[in-house]
Amino acid sequence: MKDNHKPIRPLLEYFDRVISLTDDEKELVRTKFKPHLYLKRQFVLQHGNICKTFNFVVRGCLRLYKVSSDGTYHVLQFANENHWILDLTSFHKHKPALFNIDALEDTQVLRISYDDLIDLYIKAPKFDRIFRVLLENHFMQQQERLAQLVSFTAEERYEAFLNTYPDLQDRLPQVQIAAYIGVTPEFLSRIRKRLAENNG
Amino acid sequence: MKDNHKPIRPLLEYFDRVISLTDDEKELVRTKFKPHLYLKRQFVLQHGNICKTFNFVVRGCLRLYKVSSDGTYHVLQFANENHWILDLTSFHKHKPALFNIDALEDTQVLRISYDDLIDLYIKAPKFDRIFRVLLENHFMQQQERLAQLVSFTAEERYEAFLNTYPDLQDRLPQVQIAAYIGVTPEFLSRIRKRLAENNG
DNA sequence: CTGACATCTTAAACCAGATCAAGATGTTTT
DNA sequence: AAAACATCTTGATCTGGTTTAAGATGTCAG
Repeated sequence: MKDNHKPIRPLLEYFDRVISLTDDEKELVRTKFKPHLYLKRQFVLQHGNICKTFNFVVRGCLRLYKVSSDGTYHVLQFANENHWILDLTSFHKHKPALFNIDALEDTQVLRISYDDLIDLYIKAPKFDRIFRVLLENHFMQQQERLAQLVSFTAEERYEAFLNTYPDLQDRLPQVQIAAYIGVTPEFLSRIRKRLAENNG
Repeated sequence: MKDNHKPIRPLLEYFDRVISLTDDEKELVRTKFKPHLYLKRQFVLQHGNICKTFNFVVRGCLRLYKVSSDGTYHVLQFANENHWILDLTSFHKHKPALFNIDALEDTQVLRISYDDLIDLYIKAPKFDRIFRVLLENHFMQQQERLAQLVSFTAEERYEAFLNTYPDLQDRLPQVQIAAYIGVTPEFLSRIRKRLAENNG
């Protein structure tokens, strides 16, 4: 048997860190969030489909990315342990997603459907506040990334990536990191060489 | 007397479009949100200070921007009529702001302080939901912008600006638009020339 | 009316990062 | 263990956009 027994615990701890939950609220979380295992390279969401779940990563790593008209792709966000990932626009407006989400490693997630989330808000309004705080945090991270994208050089963006995702440096192939900082893998290779020379 | 009598109305209408408010809740909004007029070029927030208010633009236009180490600046967001603007990270974490906000025109805003907003959430939990929805919308817009920044050419980003802010094309000098799409004013001049030639 | 300053355009030289191409090393499949 | 494929590096050439500089036009305070 896989080690997906009690994958709910990290999520309860995550919520508890925002506002402590009652036993009833914990039980509600247990019934509403369903565990699911995605294998490496498997899609969580494919561009053009509706994003049906709000996903919490328990173990592994997912990426949210966009494929441009010229075939190049750009990673907007990684989500490893204890992070959330979804196409929020598609999820809330029930519109076809502009983005893809897939697994870079075998990944255990806890996911909640739109209807269950709305029901959760109704049954326990505390989750309105929890998800408000969650969205605030998500927004802040994204605003920082936006600021970095417009004002940093490629080298600075690589260093920012190392700060934001210290765990992922050794877990991801550099083509993924390049797609995140917005350069070609060839150029990232040069950046790394330059940094190694300056620090060695 | 200036026409800032009853500037509260657009805000009440904005909230009402999310969830309809009771008379008590409307009264609460009236007491918590304070009108304020910023003159053109006046700062709403200066980098290094704490962002103390959550701001709703009734009339006029503000911009949120970052000054880089090399002195160049980059506009992350404009806010004209019926839009929100603040440095969310500074506001929520009480940390020095990374961004500046200032007025591109004389601008009438309605603003609420951090303490008043927290009090509003306590007195009327409906605002937890309203601000959750508001943050969702803000987040979606920003995610779209992020996707455009990484995957569009300068020309495409200019066209996206025209779609996002149809009103602002004629209200803003092109140096502001250039700082938003992430090019020099000189290059924007060429883009416009190229577009005019292809459509004329 | 005039000087000072902002706004926009055009051109020439330049640069960060892309593209194309090739080879080296590692990993998976059969 | 070979074949097939992914990953990373390095070099040569090219390009989208910057920089610097200059001039044209507009606008506003005194």
